Amino acid sequence: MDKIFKPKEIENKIYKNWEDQGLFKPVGKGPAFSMVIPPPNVTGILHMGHALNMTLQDTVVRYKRMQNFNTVWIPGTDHAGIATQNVVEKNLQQQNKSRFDLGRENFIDKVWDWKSEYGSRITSQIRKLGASVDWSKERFTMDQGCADAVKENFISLYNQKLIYRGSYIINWCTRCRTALSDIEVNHEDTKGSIWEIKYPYSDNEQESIIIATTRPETMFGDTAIAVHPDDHRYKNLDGKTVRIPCTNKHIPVIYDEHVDKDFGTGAVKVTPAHDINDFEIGLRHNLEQIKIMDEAGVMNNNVPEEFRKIDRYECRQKLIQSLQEKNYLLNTKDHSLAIGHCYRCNATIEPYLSNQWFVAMKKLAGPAIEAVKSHKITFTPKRWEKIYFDWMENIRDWCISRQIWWGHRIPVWYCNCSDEPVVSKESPDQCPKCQSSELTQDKDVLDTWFSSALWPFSTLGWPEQTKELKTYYPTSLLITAYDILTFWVSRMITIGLAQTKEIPFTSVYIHGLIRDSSGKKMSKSLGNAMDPLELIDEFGTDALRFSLASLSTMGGQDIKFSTEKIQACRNFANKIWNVSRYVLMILNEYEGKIDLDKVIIDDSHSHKWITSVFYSSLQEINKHYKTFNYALATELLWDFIWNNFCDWYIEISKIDKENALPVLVYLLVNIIKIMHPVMPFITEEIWQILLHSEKIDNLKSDHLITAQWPEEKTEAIDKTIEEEMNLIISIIRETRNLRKQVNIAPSKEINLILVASSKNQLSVLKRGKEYIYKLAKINKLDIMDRINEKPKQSSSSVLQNVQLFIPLEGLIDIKQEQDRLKKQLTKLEKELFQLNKKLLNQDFIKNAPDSVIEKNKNRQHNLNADKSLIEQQIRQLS
RNA sequence: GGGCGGUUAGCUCAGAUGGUUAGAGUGCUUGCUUGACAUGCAAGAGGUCGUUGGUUCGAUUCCAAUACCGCCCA
Repeated sequence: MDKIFKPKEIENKIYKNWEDQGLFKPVGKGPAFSMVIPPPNVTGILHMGHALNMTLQDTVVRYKRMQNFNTVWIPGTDHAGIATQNVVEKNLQQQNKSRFDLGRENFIDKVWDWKSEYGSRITSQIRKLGASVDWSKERFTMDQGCADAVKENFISLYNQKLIYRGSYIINWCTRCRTALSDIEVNHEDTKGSIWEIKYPYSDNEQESIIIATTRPETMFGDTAIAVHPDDHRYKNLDGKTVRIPCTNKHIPVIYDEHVDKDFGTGAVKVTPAHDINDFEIGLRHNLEQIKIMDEAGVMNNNVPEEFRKIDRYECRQKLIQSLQEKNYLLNTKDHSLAIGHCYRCNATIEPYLSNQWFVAMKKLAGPAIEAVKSHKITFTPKRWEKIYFDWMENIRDWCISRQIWWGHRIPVWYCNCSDEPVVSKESPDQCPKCQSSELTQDKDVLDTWFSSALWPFSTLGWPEQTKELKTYYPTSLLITAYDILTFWVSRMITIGLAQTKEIPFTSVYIHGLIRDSSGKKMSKSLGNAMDPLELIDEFGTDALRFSLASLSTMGGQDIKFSTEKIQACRNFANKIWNVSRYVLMILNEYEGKIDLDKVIIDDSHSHKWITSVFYSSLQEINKHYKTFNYALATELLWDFIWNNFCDWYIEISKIDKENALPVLVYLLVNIIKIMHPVMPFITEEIWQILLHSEKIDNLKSDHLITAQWPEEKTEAIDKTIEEEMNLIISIIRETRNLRKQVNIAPSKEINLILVASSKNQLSVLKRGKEYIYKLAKINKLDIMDRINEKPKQSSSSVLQNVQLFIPLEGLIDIKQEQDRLKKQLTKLEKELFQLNKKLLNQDFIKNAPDSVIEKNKNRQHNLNADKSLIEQQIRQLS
């Protein structure tokens, strides 16, 4: 074994072996445990978010697999409609071509080419993370099975009248040229203006009504001016009309209660085809809907000639100038407003009137809310339930049609004979009404999330009632980041319940996002993105995984990541490597064999102690895994392995290696077992080395990945022994501290006198004698329960009522010793003062639980004893 | 405007159904080739737990208000 652990040399080999041996397939005989991965974009690349998400999932999956669950974790990728189409379009652009030059079919072929070229990139990157997904079950949201599921879902919802087509205001991205659902729009507060514009009365051009607007360029689509019925400024305008400035068009003034009296002048223009609120006013008042721009945001023929064929923002500038020149513009005020941007390309969104397909979410939301309310589905952390309820209770219909080409084409055909669409899984030969064969399919494709919503069951074969579906559905757990709670989680629950009549998963764990070390979101444009593959290359996958897991705290906060963190974890991996190397070295010198089934933890204090700490830790680790508390689980692993096993037990074991060896091996085996879920590679590598050592019997599994998780052993936990050992450790520490204070070289052996305060303490110290000799570098150690003649010149201290003396004739600086002891005394007195006060308080004695009172009394007693011993020592010095 | 989260050691963060000597990693100081590990070992310094009130025998922990930071929704 190398002195330094070199992850690069083993990771690929080990992963390939696991995969080749079929070890990611369900092998456990116990109850089912199933998960699906949140499918990444098929042509995307791995980022830190994936690394975190996959680490957390894989840790659970490996943990469950080692506990003999019938474990399956299904991988796959998402076709990511708009994103993928954008990438391919950009690529075409470099050849000065657009998708329209190619035509629909050729373009889609190009995207498939792109997918086959880059589709395996992300999956090979997932392999680098060590994810133990069952690749034999890998799915893609556009493969045959998923496509069937999508059609089935669409048709079934359509037949239940839960999918409908209608002309509504939707969010339109003029760059992607498609509709977007509400959550695909990011709102950004932006500084804009309010323009106050005069609309002259038709019957009296000298007078006008002044409206306030943030979007003057839409005025050519105005079909009314609206005021609040209670607004005293605008009484008696019934039946009046006004003229739209710069045109000869006249529009009525209407009263509507939804007008905000306090906005601007209290009078607003109504543009039903270009604003969501105006659209609704328009419906209430039967107003005409006039579109004034095309799909690219360019002004169309419904505007005066001079404003045609220019972009809407250019039109705005031009119009304002014109209004000003013609004296229609009264005022311009600064105003900040939220402007929508496309979540994919960040272009400004237009509210736009168009024919789209919708899912009637309100009708579906009920059971989805109920499933979480009744805790059939649990969210961790719980606070996300609130966000979920808020979203679901105010749900709006989901616009699912997208005017792009890459995706699941809507399974709907139209015939000239009627407006009624023909909805069908297969392409129909003829119109069921007029038998015409002239049918045209709907041009649009479905929102990508429409297929992702089916992921937990489409991957298991739905709508077929497969064996997999029966065994693994509902899935056990979903792990995802909070940013797709509404996009994905809520829709899986809604559609899952609608289609399978069952919840898609019983538990959802929601984690945070990875940010850079200063808390900024990682992004390519900011240049602060970290590449997980580079980190793996430099530090190893195990270190990356451990660092991400240890940063995943209960609250699911966002994680500030930095290389210092992963470096510490790399060091930890190296520590595990080296302690294994050490144990193996001792093992190789050993003549016999270690049978793991026959390791007996003998009465030796250290053996009992370290075993007890191991099983205490195991208990806690199990508890934390159950509650998804990765940070605490990894902290315990670190603490046990490094601070207890390596720093203390290994050092103690050097006193009597022969006797300690079985315990060393036994614990090493268990350590790499409990480390495996978080650090799968290094632990499997060590397992393989142990397996081939031929000095160990009964490892029982050819691979650690499928080895058995250690059973909890409460009978091995002995809190008394743990306390006794802690006393000895404290004595050793204090001795080292004293040595350092008086500048004794670490290599120099010293004499030490320990005076116990009780018979019991005496025997504890005597049992730990060898450890103190060895670890505190003692030449002569005297342990007694009373001392008649104290060494005249010595460095001394008191610890848990034990007195320590290091005789150092001629080497003591009396003043310095006194100062140190006095400082210790002051600290004691301070604490004692508080304690005394507390124990004299009758209310405390009356109200506090007995255990607390007793604890405080004990402490008081011990501190008093320490105090008088220190006072004695100070007196002896003078 | 509505909602959520955060504020604890220089930095990054844990933590407790209210009673602990408030922890870890990292950084810092000092000293070390100790039969694995300098990606290491040993010792140490470092905190009035954002502010103000309230509840309580007791609050860093619960409640309220407030300030600042971040996110989501409209």
